Amino acid sequence: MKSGPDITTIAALLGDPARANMLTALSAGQALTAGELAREAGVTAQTASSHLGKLSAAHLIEGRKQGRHVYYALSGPDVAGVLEALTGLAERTGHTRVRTGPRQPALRRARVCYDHLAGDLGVALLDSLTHRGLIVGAGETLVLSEGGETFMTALGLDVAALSRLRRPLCKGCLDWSVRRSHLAGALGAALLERFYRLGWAQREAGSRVVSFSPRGLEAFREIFGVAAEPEAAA
Amino acid sequence: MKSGPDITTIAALLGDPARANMLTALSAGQALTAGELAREAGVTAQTASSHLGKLSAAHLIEGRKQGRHVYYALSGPDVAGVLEALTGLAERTGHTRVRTGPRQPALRRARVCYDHLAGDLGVALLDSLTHRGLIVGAGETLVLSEGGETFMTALGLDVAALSRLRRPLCKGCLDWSVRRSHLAGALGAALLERFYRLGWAQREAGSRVVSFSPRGLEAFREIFGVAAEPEAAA
DNA sequence: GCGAAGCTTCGATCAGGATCGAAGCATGGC
DNA sequence: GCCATGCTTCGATCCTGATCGAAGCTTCGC
Repeated sequence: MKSGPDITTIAALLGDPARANMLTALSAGQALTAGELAREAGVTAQTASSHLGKLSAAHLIEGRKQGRHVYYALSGPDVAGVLEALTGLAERTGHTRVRTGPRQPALRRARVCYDHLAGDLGVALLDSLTHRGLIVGAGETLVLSEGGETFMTALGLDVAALSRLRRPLCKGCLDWSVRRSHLAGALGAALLERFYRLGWAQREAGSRVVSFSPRGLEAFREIFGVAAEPEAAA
Repeated sequence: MKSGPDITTIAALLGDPARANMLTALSAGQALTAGELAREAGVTAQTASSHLGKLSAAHLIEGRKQGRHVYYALSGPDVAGVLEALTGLAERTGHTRVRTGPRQPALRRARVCYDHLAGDLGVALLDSLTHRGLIVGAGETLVLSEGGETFMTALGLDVAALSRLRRPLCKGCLDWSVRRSHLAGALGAALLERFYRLGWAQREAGSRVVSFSPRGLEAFREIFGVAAEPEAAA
C-alpha cells in the first residue's frame, strides 16, 4: 500500500508485555543476561529466548555471548528514546497500570528485582546506607566501606564469602518506580535473603511483591531509618 | 506485572497495519471521516469501525459527529510525535516496506508533521534559526530569543498571541527522514500556515507532501539561507 | 571427563483478536 | 414518510503468536 519505514513490526514487538518489560529493563543502560531478562519479564527461559530472538532479528537489541551467558543490550539510545516517548504518551492518555490491580501499590512499595529488594523500601535502604557512609558511590558503581562491612557482619552476613563470588558485591540498579538506584549485586541479594530468614518479609506467591510483616517493617525502619524518606521528589 | 505508564496497550494498537495506516493518515493534521480512514487502511467499514473504537477508547484519537459523518483526528501532536520517532527507529533498523513510491523523494523534501513543516526544508529552517541565534536550545526544548521575536513579527506572526496558547511556543520534533530536529509547537504551526498564506507552498491532496512553488522556494531560501546546509552531519 | 548451569530449538496447545457478512441505528435528501 | 448513505453492533470464522514441556547444545566447575 504505502512505502517508507514500516512502524508496525516494531510497534507490534513493543506491544507484548514480556518484550516491553525486557526492553524497559534494558533501557537502564546496562546489559542483562537472557536469564535475568526472563525473570524481569516473568516468563520462562524458552519464552524469553523466543522474544529475544525476535527483538534481535529486528535489530532492536544486540546479544553478546560471554561464556555461558548471553548479554543483551539495546542496539542504540534511540530505542530507549522511543520507549520514553511512548511512556509519555501513555501517561497523558491515562494508560497507567496502577489502577488495574490492588497489588500495584504493594509492588511500588517493595518487590524483588531479580533477587534483591526494589521499590520504595529498596531505594530507602540504599539511601540509608549511603547516607551513613556504609556504602560509597553513586549510580551503578558502589563500594562497601569498612564501616559497612562491620555493619553487614553484625547483621549476620558473611561479607568475605560474598566477595569471593564472581558476581559484583555491590551494584546500583535503577528502580523503575522510584527512578533512583537501589542496591543490587551479591550484597543486595544476601540482604533480601537475610530479611526472609529473619521472618521480616516473604515473597507473595506468583508475584514480585515482597510483603513485610508488621514486626519486620518495624525492625527494618529501626535499622535503616526509612522514615527519613517521605514524598520528596517531584 | 509492573506499574507505571503502560506502553504495551498503545504499542499494540500501533502494531496493527490497519490502525497504523489510519494514524499515519491522521498525522497529516486534518480530520478524516471513518469511511475515508477505512479506505486509507484498506479494510471494510465494519473493521475500520472496530479499530476506530479501540483507538478512541485509548484516547489516541477523538471523533466528532457531524451530520451522518464522523470526523476523527489525533488527540494531540504528541501522537504524531510518537509516530515520527517510531518511523525513525524503523528506518535505522531497516524496516522499510519493499515497494517504494514515486512520491518518496518529495516526502523527504517537505511534508507536514501534524501541523508543522518536516523533512529537509523543515530541518533546514530550524538550523537556520538556531544558527542565527533566533532560536536557542537543542533537542526538544527550544526558546525563541528576543531577536527571534522581532524576526517572527517581521514575518507577520503575532508572537504574543501564540505565546498565550496552551501549547508550547517552540518545541523540537525529531525528523525521521533527516534524523535531526525540526521546529514544532505553536510557532512551527504558525510558520507553516504563514507559508501557505504567502502562496509559497501548498498541501498536495491526499498526501503529506508540501510542495513549494518555484517563487516560494526562492523566497524561502533567501530568508532562511537553506543552501548553507549541505550534507554535514555524520 | 562428568555433572550442572545457561541458553536455544522443537512441538503442541491455546487464547486473543483481526476480519468480514448481515443486521441494526442514526441522519439527510426528496 | 420513504429510501439511500454512513457508521456501528453482533456473530462466526480463522489465523497469528504467546506460552511452556521436553530435548539438544555449549560452557563452566571440579
